[in-house]
Amino acid sequence: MVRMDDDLVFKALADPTRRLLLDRLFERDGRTLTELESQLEMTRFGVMKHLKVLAQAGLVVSRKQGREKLHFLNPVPIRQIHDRWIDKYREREVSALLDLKTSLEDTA
Amino acid sequence: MVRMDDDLVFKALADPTRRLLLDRLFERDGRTLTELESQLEMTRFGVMKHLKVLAQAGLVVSRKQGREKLHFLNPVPIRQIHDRWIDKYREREVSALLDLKTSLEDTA
DNA sequence: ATGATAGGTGACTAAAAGGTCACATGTCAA
DNA sequence: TTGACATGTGACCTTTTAGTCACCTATCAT
Repeated sequence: MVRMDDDLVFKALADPTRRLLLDRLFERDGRTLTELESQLEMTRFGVMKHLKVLAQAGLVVSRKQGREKLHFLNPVPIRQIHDRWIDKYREREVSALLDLKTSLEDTA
Repeated sequence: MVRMDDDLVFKALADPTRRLLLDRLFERDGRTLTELESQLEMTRFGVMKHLKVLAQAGLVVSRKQGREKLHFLNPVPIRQIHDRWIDKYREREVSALLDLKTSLEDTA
């Protein structure tokens, strides 16, 4: 299997601000730069740089609309990370283990 | 859901050498530092540092045996990354899309 | 015991990444 | 058309990280 830009994806995910941006887009897609900036303790320029990194990694796709630019989350690279180190045989047990852990935390 | 060390995990995955170490351990567990070092263009100290980062992230677990130390891959944090940005509803389509992509690449 | 082997620590240097700013372009609304 | 708004670029500084080395401890085999 070809893994063309895996380095860009992992580097992109390494920064907490960028992960937070992905979280915001996971909640709701199609946000603008200004909207994302308003929720971060950072200047517009910092957020813009982060969005660029995410876009080059393929984790975020953008579309221009008038003077605004809307940003969308692309989950495909995330799934590829998963498939790299979790084979289909072990997927069941790992997933089950995490479900159990989550339910324990919820009841606690 | 509590995500205690997610930053350590993502930072650990950001380096290509560390991902290569995970690949080697994914192929076969229980390797020693010396064995891992012999396959990398790097001094023992560099590899040791990388293993330490992976261990602190919980991606690698180690066990001492005599004067050797055996290293094992722990896939659980990987699965947690997956679950953060891929909900169970979208998992089917993303997974199917990637399976299709893989089969196309194989026949090409 | 002693030489060889496996692993560990702290200090150091060079490269990469995060963040800000001055400045600039394109778009909207009155 | 003109002022406000949304986004974009390049240079710059600071912090973090990757990698190496001198030096050290623990274990094995003879």
